[in-house]
Amino acid sequence: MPELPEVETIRRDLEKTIIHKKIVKVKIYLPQLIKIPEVNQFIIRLQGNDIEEVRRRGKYLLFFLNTDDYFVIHLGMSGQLSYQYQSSELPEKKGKHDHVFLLFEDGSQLIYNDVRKFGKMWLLSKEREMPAIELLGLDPFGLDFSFEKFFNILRKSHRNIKSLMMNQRKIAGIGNIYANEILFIAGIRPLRKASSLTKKEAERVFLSIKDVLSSAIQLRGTTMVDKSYRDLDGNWGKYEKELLVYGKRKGKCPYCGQSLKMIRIENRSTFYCCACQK
DNA sequence: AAAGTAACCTGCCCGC
DNA sequence: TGCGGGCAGGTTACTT
Repeated sequence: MPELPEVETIRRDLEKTIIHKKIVKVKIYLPQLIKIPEVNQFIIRLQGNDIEEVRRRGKYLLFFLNTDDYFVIHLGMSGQLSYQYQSSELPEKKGKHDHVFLLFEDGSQLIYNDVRKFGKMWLLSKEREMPAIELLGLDPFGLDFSFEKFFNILRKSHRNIKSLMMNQRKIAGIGNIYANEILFIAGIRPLRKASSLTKKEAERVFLSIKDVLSSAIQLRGTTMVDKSYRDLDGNWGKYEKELLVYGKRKGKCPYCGQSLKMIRIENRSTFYCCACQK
């Protein structure tokens, strides 16, 4: 589910709520979620420590502790974090898909909920970068995300532009919804070979990436009708109203009125207008 | 070696 | 009303 704008929205909210709070208790009901280290070690190294900083890399959230450790969450397709301000001592009111509870000193708690269980968590020493994160490509909001670098990535690629944009090793954070929207606004067909884009076309894609992602962050992400994405307070993102093509089966192009095409690229639904996208 | 497919999961929607 | 198939915002491992 969550792509860069949703993860960034959650990160910003976490920054306002859990920073400098001491974790007094950790409860894990789904051990398979924890990839590194063993569940018991994971709990022991979290309990009694403060979260000092929350960062984002691509779709990963990184929580830096006051110790030598940091922990990492990837929300997968359906992972959600929610923050409960007032709560009882023990997090015993467990919903069906609540898998992890972090109880803070002030009685508030952070709950990880995940219907499909594709999410993952790690706890690592700060000296060690997580392999999956090390392999990530440029972050669209990183200082090093320049047009020159972007254009070079396109030129070296042998793949279509949509697959390239969704390849986390090239550009980190773009998923299926935003890839569709970005290409529509840039006027580029998703199946165009990335290396075939002219400099002007690449510039349009580059600018659309920044535009679409920052507008989506502004509106706190996209919650589709299935309502699976929520922010820390349980509220929906409001970018769905802005979507121009994604999810619009039998829809019309908002620019020219022609029927939108729906194809599959790497088994993901892909929407575009064959008149407006070249 | 790139590209396709299956796997990991649950829930919802649709057609029969 | 029920059942089967397809689909969902992601990633990885395995197969062609």
